[in-house]
Amino acid sequence: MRIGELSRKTGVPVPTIKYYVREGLLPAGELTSRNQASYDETHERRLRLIRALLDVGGMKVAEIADVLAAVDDPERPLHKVLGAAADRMGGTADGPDDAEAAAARTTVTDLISRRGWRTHESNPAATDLARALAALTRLGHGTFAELLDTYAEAAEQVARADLAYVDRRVAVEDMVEGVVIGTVLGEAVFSALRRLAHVDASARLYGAEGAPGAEKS
Amino acid sequence: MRIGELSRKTGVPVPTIKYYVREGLLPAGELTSRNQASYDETHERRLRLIRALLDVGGMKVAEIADVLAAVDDPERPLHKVLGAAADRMGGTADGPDDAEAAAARTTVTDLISRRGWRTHESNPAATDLARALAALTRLGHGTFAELLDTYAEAAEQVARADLAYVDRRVAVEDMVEGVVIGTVLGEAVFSALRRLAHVDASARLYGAEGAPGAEKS
DNA sequence: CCATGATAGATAGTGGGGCTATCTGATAGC
DNA sequence: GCTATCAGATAGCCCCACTATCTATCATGG
Repeated sequence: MRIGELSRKTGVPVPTIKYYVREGLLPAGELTSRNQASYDETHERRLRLIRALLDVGGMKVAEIADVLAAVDDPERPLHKVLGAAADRMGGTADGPDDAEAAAARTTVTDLISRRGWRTHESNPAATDLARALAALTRLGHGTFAELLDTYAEAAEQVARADLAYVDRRVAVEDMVEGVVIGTVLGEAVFSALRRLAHVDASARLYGAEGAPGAEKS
Repeated sequence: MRIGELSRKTGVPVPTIKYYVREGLLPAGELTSRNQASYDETHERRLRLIRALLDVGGMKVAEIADVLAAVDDPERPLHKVLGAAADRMGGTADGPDDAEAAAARTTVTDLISRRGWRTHESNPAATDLARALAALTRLGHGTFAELLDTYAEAAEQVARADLAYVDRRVAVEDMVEGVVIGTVLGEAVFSALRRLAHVDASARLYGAEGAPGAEKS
């Protein structure tokens, strides 16, 4: 198909498609002449993936380029893809390197060993976690750390389900992409579920229809 | 204290503090003369909250302004604050209104009634969830929906812990802010934990050889 | 009492990100 | 031939989170 049809099928404007090609998110169409190229279903699928990662996953174009480069790498070390997909969170800001930060790192190390997780504190996710905990402490919510084990248990539950899902995918080439989709879109799914569950829990705890608080006034 | 000291204590540049005041994130200092204003600990605390919401929570300045306006509202309907804090996810993009979108909305409605959640599908989170599920389906991962109940269970677990935490806060004025902090930073915490758990689950499933290198990069 | 430096407030500019518009040839397909 | 479309390249646009600059006004120490 030509670029116009690709655009119509996916709802992505032609100039935007060209932009994605320039940025390395989408392979160029196969040139059939100096000014004609043909695109196939792989382009269509890739384009949909890009939009999902952008719109639902909230990823940046440059991050998507990294992840897709990893996906397309024939060597495809699964953990590198996962890393590229996950590292997107890592705020570039390093924050202050104070007492709270040190305490938070210790908390993370303790958690990892307590749960017997086969990961290391050098994992970017561990850094992100420590940063979040440090921020919490600086805001006077250091006791939030008491919830860590509950959170960790829920995270394990979700991670087990994710991995089981990916594992049951037949084709390996689908698996790599499935990891990316599961990691990124799964986060959006869980985030929405958490917000829904908040409303429900709030309704149960405070009785009223999703409207607790305000009892004060 | 004067603005310079506030800046030094929080690490936020003076022009940035002025910018936050302009944008309504931070109340102006109390003028002691035409060109002097004094700031106190509430400003310091608010400034730290802003930076946490920005850097760790990934919120936009305008979103933070909405949330903080709700926090400062004496009427403080807690659910409105929560709404302001949660609605930040809702992509402005509405996406195609096709068969996948309709099916996804049905899936969400079913899930809500199946779990007996006291919320309504008009909740923005429900819309976000439907959008994520529709994107998954369009990517050929409609079966991901099989994980929904596992995800929902984990979300309930987390939500119960969150609410219990907030409820045990003594002062009500801290409670409202606590909800915001818990909702936004809690998401960052869970996200990091999920990524750590992914690495662990991956190591367990594929053996120490396949994935543990994931910590490297 | 004056010099120095910080400050309030206002306006303009900056750099990154994600497109979008326009232009130049060169085809495709009728 | 004639018109619509296309590849490729360049330039521009809008949003966002700051950041720089400028003026007038004080605070303070010598």
